Amino acid sequence: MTQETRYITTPIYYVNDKPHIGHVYTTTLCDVYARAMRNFGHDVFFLTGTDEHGVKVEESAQKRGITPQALADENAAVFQSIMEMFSLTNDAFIRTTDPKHESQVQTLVSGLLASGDVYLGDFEGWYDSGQEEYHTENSARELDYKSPISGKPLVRATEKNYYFRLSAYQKKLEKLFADHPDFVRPSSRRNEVLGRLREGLQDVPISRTNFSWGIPMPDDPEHVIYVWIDALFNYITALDLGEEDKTLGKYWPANYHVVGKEILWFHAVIWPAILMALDLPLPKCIYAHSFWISEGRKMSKSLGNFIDLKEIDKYIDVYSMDAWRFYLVTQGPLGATDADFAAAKFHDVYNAHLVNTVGNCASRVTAMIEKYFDGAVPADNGEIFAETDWKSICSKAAACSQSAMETFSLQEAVECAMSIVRQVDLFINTTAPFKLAKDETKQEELGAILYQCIEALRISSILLHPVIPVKMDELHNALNVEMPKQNTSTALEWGGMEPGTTIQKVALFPRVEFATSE
RNA sequence: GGCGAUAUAGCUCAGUUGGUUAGAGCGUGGGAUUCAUAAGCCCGAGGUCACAGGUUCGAAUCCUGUUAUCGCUACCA
Repeated sequence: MTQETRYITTPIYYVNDKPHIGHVYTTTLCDVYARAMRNFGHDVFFLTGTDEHGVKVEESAQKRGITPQALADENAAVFQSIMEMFSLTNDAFIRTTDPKHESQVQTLVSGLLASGDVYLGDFEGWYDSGQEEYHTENSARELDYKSPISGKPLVRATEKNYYFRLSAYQKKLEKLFADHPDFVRPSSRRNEVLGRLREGLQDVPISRTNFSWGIPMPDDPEHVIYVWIDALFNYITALDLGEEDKTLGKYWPANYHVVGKEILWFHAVIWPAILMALDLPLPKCIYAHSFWISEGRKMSKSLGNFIDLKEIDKYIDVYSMDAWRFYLVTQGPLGATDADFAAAKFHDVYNAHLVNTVGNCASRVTAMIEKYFDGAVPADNGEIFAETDWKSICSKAAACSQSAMETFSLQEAVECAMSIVRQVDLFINTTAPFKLAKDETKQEELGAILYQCIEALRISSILLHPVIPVKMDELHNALNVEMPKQNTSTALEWGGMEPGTTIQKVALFPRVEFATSE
């Protein structure tokens, strides 16, 4: 049986931006998926990287008196360091200034020129000479045909641009959306795209002439390829689809392009059209998550309330890396609405789910085994107590968690795993092993109950591992078991815990004081 | 302005094709326990389902209007 592949991507991050919770969030979602898929035995490629061209980078570099490449190198390094900092397990990190990327983009665009999907045309718009930028008819009207910065009148101007023949793909895109209802998720985002699709598509310019920091158009270096087009290609140039040797091509098409809602249009409409033009398979799903807001307020430069790396560090210091990941994944804006990042909520979630549920359950079970069996895992006698058929419960939870992961329903996947832990708590209350411990004649029953508890806990820990890897490794250490390297399917089967194994009592998530001020 | 969506318990949200006392998690009040990180378990309180009409034997669920909030409206990532 050949191994199934899974390819997941984040957008590539613009080097002109400072990293913040949004970047970390998107990448963490992908990381959880990638880890889970590896656990389920798939051959995974998880891609992230940086978008380094464009007028903004050129300008910022100029201001600092350095070359755009130097600026890009510097900031790409910052983004790259995030991957290590947050234990993000990306398989590659692509940069749009990689010569390999640049040459492939030119090859691919040449192909589009040859097929007629890209052509040289006239661009006409309202030009703001002060800002050196164009406004569309609509936006110019809203601005009353005056520059928003200088107040000077906008002038009608034309310039030559290369266009992508997007309009030719209207029908094909409509069919794509009709045939694959899950192409864009969540569904409310899909509706937005459909709404705009109904308004009709126009060809889009894909080149610029007013700056030079970009990939030159093939045979026409006056024009640079517009950053967006350049950036979208990263998903396939990272797999060498524009090269002769396409070994990595086995990962294409992507299972998920995870993006923020602001860049959905490019991914849901322009990108598939380009791929159609290149005669390449389309990604399975564009998943557009929403935004984080901070303490109930939109994050903005003017408010200065971005959750930046410094702020994130504070949470990790106090609550641990896993607590951070858990909060992002379970409370984040995976759906259509924005989610609030609030200190008090973070604290509550940490207590309710990690301290009181996962941590406490692991603690009470390991404590009893230590106390009643000197830390040696007792044997199961196969008996079913309190009508709790653990073998069936765990296999159902594992199946539920796995299928939720496959469909990128991360919160549901976590809930499935957590349900095991909750049932262990309930089971302990119902069977009261601590009472049996006082009865010499009930030792076998006591042992069986505790075996079932620790074994259920072990299975849940494998399912939770993609989200809280550090703490689950810590638990595995205490349980003297190992996280399977590749495929967890065997490890998820009931009975993996060897009776007689020496284990230790654990306190995974320490209770912490809630600090109101920062 | 145009297109689209949402308004349900203190908070975050579920409520399938209209049908008996509207649900979950968190928070909150009470209780029985003690293995455990004052955690876990049980019980309870709490909603005129935005507002006003309409259709129907019957509407949170369908229709109309009002109000509020939000998203999209394509060349800044």
